[in-house]
Amino acid sequence: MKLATWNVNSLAVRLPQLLDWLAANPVDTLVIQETKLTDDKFPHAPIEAAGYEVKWFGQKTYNGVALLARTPPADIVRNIPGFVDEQARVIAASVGGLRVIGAYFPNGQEPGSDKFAYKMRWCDALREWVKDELVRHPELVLMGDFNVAPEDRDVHDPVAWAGQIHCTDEERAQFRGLVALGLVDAFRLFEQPPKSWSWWDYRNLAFRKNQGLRIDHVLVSEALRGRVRECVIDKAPRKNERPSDHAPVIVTLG
DNA sequence: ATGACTCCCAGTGGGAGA
Repeated sequence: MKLATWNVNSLAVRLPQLLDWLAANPVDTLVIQETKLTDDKFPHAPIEAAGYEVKWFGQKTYNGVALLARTPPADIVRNIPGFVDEQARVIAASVGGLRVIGAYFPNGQEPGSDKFAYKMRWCDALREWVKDELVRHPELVLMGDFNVAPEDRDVHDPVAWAGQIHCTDEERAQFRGLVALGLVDAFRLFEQPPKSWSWWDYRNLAFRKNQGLRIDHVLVSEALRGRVRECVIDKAPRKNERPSDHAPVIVTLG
């Protein structure tokens, strides 16, 4: 069984690439972020025609998430229960015996800003909710665009990025707080190529120079640790014409 | 170098992303 996450940076622009990618990578479940579409504009028909059931939760211009699954997703949750939020950032469902949570963490913009404070509140609320979800659903996968580079080895230039957004102590502590609930960074269960990133800036030829960050993650619950066979970042779509700035991350469970 | 690119909504510029 394969699950994946991909920040598509506008589904309106990236839909053809998404369909191509699914044809080449027929994963069982995919969560996407930054659809940037209101719900009435979500292109469910071509996704369904590709063999997926899809649940979506969007808004105008920013954010927006969706969950695609080959088997019917059940018990859908949109955003963090009990956390009042104008922004569409979370979609969760039970698929194939797993609880799957797709999340688009706030960017945070700059340490000390209002947006950074929102990121911290949002992460606190997510953690409290995931803690409860793990009680109800021990076999759980939390994946998405975390907007956090957990360690210096997840940053192409740790000196330049020190203390910058995605790399602050506070954000890394939030990541560790999620892990402390009983989650495992699936990517780090395996030996990986050095300089593995999931995002490259559009500017400055960053992809060609492989200057990026690993900020898209798949966390699996401890109950699933023994089933994880592989976790890879698929750089191929980043080589497309008009690519998303993020690459998909794929996890294989036995 | 407080940049660089891309997307969006707007409307011939500016915010946001990361």
